[in-house]
Amino acid sequence: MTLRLYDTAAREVRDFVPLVPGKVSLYLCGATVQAPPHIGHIRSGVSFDVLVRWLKASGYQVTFCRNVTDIDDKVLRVAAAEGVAWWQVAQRNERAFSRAYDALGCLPPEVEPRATGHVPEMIVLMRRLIDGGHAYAAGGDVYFDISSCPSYGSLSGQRPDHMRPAGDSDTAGAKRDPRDFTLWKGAKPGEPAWETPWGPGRPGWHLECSAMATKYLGPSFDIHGGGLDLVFPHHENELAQSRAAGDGFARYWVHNGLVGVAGEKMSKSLGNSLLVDAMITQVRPVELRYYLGQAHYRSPLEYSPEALAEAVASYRGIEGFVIRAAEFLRAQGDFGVAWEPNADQDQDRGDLRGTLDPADAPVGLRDLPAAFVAALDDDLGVPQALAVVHDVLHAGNNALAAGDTDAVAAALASVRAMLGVLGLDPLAPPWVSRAGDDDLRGVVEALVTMALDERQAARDRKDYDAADAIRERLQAAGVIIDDTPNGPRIELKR
RNA sequence: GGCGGAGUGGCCGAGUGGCUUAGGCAAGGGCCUGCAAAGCCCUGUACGCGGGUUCGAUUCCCGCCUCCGCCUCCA
Repeated sequence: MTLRLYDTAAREVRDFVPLVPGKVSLYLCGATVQAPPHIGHIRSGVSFDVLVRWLKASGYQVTFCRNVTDIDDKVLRVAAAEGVAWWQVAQRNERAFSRAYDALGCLPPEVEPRATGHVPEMIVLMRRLIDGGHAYAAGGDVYFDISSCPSYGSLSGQRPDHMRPAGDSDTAGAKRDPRDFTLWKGAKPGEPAWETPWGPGRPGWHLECSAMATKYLGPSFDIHGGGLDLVFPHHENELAQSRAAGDGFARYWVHNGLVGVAGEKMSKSLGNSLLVDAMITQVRPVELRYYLGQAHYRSPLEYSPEALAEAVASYRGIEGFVIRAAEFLRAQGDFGVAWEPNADQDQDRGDLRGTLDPADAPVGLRDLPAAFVAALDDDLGVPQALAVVHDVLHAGNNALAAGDTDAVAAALASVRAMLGVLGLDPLAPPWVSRAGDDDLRGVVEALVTMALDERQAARDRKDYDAADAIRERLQAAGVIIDDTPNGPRIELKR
């Protein structure tokens, strides 16, 4: 069984064979920190987080590099409009992206390089390109000569003779061909600048990614990812410049589908963004992650409040089983179902660990249903994988009803292992709350317990009006009572 | 104008030349419950339009319509 991935360059699903057996190098175009992240950005983060988790569960050692483009035209424009330094804008938005990635449970990358920290590498790359006759300096800028690259357009399927001339009016005069793209932008008065042999300036968007990807992953690496909107020109240009410089560059190109709203692509320039910060005040972060992750990563996703609500309902069903099963097993006293994660868990695989395994081993393929493995191996078929989750969950609910401890334990372990791969296990970090995060918890628990006792007394004397009044008051306060054969259990509504 | 993607039951969302025609959400009926909730059981026969190929197409081919993305900053 091998992982197969859709490769944009090949336009088909291909067997994934890493450059170095057992290892995977992955570069993802991350944030351009000109604004805070919206759900389209974070869908990309979640999509590739699932890929990373799946690669790790499959036994690969993954080197994941996700860059930050911390300078570009828009950052400068925003800074000018606000009357603050460019780096204030960049840092503020970079922090917002970090918060969003963390909130949605995306594992941190091995390295997260910033463009402005890699100017020396870019100068070296430009030197190679100029020496090789693929680039030229003109008017303070440095351009890539697309006529020097016969394969230009192969990634996106664009043919240069069909392309509209680039409309960058302020540089059009200096270019030999209007379709040549900018490697380096000469500084204009008042703009931040770094020194180069061709004069002071700042990085072009495409150059920085090539420089950083090859610095951390090598001249040839396995997977380059990003949103579908980056295929042209950004990835096309990266590929052209790196190949022209003699690097093998990415061997697989993986692109996630975009999130649309009301029939339009969510775009920074349109200003119709659904910001992550705002979204997670309406639904829990894990629910937002489920919504963004439940569709296939290459499908277009049309945002609507109704679709989000459906995803929330669906996830709550899954979560409900996990919690009830864990409570059941804990009451049986047979298994040490972990409610609180180990604080010092290994970061890479901490949330993939099955808690029912005494050895606390990381989840591997052998712990997962074959159908689940097959689904994810087939170009990350998360929708089919979720169908498997529901199958096992269904069996688990039946086991729960029958009081079959072994079957409940098996189903719970299986469901949690699968959810872990998807970053959705409710009992794993970051979704489970850390111990001691709420000093009031003990007080609240005592009060709720008293209320429950009072309700039970009312029920015992068949005073259902009084019992229901207590239930309603608790419910209004967000405490949901669920009468089970083993007595009432409570659940906190968010 | 060029390149690429998509149109599936009330909704979200897989998939396939016929055979057991995912899964979820919502809905209706039932079981359970003091009543609920949750869970369980049952029900619903869909593939944009028009041709063609075929014994048979939602699935293949041709044409058309609609929508989306890229060709300019964009995950």
